[in-house]
Amino acid sequence: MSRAEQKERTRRAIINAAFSQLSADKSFASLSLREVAREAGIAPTSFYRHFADMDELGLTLVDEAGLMLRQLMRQARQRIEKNGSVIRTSVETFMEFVTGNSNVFRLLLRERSGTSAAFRSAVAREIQHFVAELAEYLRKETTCPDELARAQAEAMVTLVFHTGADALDAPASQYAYLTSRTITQLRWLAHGAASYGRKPKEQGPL
Amino acid sequence: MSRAEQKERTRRAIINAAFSQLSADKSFASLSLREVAREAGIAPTSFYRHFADMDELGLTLVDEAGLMLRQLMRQARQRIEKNGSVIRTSVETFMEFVTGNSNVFRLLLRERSGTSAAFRSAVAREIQHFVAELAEYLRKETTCPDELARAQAEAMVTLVFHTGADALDAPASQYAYLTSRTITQLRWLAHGAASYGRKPKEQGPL
DNA sequence: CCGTTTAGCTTACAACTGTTCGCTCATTCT
DNA sequence: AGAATGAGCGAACAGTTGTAAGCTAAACGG
Repeated sequence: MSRAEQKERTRRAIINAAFSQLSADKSFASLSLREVAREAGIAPTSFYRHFADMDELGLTLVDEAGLMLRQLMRQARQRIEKNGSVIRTSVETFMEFVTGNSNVFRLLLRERSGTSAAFRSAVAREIQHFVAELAEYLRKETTCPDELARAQAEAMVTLVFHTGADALDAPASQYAYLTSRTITQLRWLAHGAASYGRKPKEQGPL
Repeated sequence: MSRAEQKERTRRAIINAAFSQLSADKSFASLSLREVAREAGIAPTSFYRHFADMDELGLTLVDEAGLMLRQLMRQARQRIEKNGSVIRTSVETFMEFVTGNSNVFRLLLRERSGTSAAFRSAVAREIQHFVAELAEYLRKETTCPDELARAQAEAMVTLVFHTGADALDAPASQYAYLTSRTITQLRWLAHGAASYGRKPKEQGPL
């Protein structure tokens, strides 16, 4: 086996070990270099042949997680073309991602407000992809001015993302409810932005 | 000094030490019993005279943070009565809380998706107070049916809460923008729910 | 084919961590 | 006054952590 090939192989072993140790009760911050190395089948010190420190590993994990998110978006687009309902399809696709890759989603969720500024901005960047893409769609499909399209997209992504977080702790029987509730909330946003967007002045008690 | 009084005093010293060590780069999980004890001015072993372990301390901190949140709600209500605009006043009050007690807010934000199920549900409970109170207000002020009022309140709290999270990493110059954007988003929700709530069927590409 | 490169190893160290045990001594209770 | 309680302490233990130094051996480049 080629040398570079073997190196890449144990690099992947490290990454996979790290992902597999993430769970509901174990965040990236609570991983230890030694434990990861153990599961990857290498000596602790060999870790340094691949990453300068745990932070570098963490940023790699965030990048990979972001990659999965983008694949998800592509998949959602395909389903939308067949299905028609943008909101319903998007929310359902996202919920499937959350429940099917809960550890990956947890990584993004936690590091978004974690203790490393580098991690936080890396996650924020990945989420911005979502927002930008959705905002562009809204600009095309509606008559929304640019700035409002972005604000609307931000709100939608925030709602979907954090309903996903709720789903992590909810029993599976709640998924359907959470999904349909989120769909309703996004429709409210879309509807409100469409009819209210051009007169954002205060009126009434709200 | 009375014995009970002295005990309460060092208990507070522990709690204060813990709060003061929380920061952008230090989460509760990364606090150490010994460091907290050091700052509180007691021996590490004396910690156990007040808390069974760090988790018990953590739950206490979450409770105190929840208390501050409720005081905040009370304060917001008073300001609303004078000011009139519910949404604007609520958002502004909350943003003041976030920027003025950022470590307290960070605790709630992080433990909401942290590694301890007990912490997660403790934080979730505190947030539910917000939601329940807002939902009741919506039921009174609007013609919304109960279930929709709750969904609307959940969406609003989620948006405000996580815009607060964004504010933590944003420069102070962005606060005004974040505040007004959130106000707009909440108005969209209110408006959309009011006019769209009674016919939640799919229509159009959204 | 021989010298260089390098992934991976073993050993070792210093710095923490949480927690147990037994003691002191001021406050409290009887 | 005398006994009991309990907050606080120091020493010690067993476990973990990250990381440095130096070696081996296999793949590589000339």
